[in-house]
Amino acid sequence: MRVLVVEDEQILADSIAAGLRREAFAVDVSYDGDSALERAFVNAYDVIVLDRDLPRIHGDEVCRQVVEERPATRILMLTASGAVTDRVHGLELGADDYLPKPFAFAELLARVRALTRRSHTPTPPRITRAGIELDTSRRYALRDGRPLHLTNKEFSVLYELLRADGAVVSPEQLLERVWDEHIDPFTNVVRVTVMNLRRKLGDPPIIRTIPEAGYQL
Amino acid sequence: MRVLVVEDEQILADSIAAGLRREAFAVDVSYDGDSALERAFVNAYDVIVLDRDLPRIHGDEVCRQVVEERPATRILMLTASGAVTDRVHGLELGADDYLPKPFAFAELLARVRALTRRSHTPTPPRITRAGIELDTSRRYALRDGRPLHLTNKEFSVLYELLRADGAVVSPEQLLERVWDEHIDPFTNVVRVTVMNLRRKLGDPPIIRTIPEAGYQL
DNA sequence: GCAATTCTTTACCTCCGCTTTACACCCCCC
DNA sequence: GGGGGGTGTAAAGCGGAGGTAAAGAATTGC
Repeated sequence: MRVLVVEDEQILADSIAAGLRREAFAVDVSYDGDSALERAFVNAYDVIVLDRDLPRIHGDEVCRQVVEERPATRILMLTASGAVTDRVHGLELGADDYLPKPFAFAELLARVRALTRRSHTPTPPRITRAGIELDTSRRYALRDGRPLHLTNKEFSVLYELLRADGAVVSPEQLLERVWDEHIDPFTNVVRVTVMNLRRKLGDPPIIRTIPEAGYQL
Repeated sequence: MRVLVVEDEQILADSIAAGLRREAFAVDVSYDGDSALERAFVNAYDVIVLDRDLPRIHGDEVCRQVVEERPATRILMLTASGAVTDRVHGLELGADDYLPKPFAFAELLARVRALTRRSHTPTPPRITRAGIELDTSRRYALRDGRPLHLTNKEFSVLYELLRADGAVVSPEQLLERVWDEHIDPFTNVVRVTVMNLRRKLGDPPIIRTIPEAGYQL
């Protein structure tokens, strides 16, 4: 799950990002509208957490352009003003949800999760398939009822494979969806992570490799 | 766009329904959880506006069952309590959005619209012909229901033959479509690959050779 | 601030699939 | 009947994609 946090107050931005990363999201951060737009056009984010009051380019404008260019990306607007009319205005611009400041992090998290459920491939918070049960909101995974102790990356990779619903997922796609923009594109973390995941998943093997194509449940 | 409004306060329920109908939604109304569930199971609603505080069956329970049974249906929860923990709880149950009472109708409308926006169903690229079923995204091929495990080249060749829809495909065309540009144009990989493919496909033979022309299903 | 866990890189190895080579076969034509 | 083009088949070598172990870097937790 790829998330972009756009907030000019750096401390707030970084703490939101850190909190989301702890929940296994792959998070990028922008402190202004320019770089936010640039990033949004380059990467296919699932959710953008967007502060409305940005210095140079206003959050509304960022929102408008992202909705235009990236209709699959969901937008959660943050704003200082809690007036109903503003909230309606934001939603009509194409934002998918709205959160007035100040907010509890738990609520931001809940709303980000709710938005991921509405992404172009709607994902319920709990997926059960092929003997695997995975709950993103509680962040646990079971294999045939036995709990698996997975790291964040392992959890996210498993999640993406489950979400693909039997389709083949390429290493590039996994890099794109599980890791953030700082990752070396020629790395082999994916191979290592899949290997560790396989080991923890145990027998019989669930993840199949399609050579030159990717992985599949 | 079909919407179900579930709200035990009849006056409120009816006025919401009227407002949505004015905006060209097709609206049904339930005043209790029982009939709400019944309707939700029979009809494929796009959105359910669901009051949390229902008399007999609680809104949470309705939500849970709808999410389970009708994952495509989006749920907008209405609730009297604005406490953060409650809001988070509702979202974790599978509701897609949350609106605390009291609310302006304009905001409810905006949120219903946000929920209905951009819902599309992807179509898997699958071909079925002559007893062969082939799915490129899941990368499997069946012959009369029996799975074939094919290598990449074999799979691609079979795919090209299926795609040709009975037309003759020349070895040159196969080289061009399945192999990359570095392949020796005088190779006989095609012959070998087709042979292995035939062997794996089993009897009766499906791939016919048209001399001097190419292959055909 | 140190220990533990997680993430990433590096290096190596294995195995499978691709490709080539070599040859047999068959049908057509002279 | 024999030569030749076109095709099918068997087998072997090789090359590279993927698996694995282990060490180093980064992050987290106490």
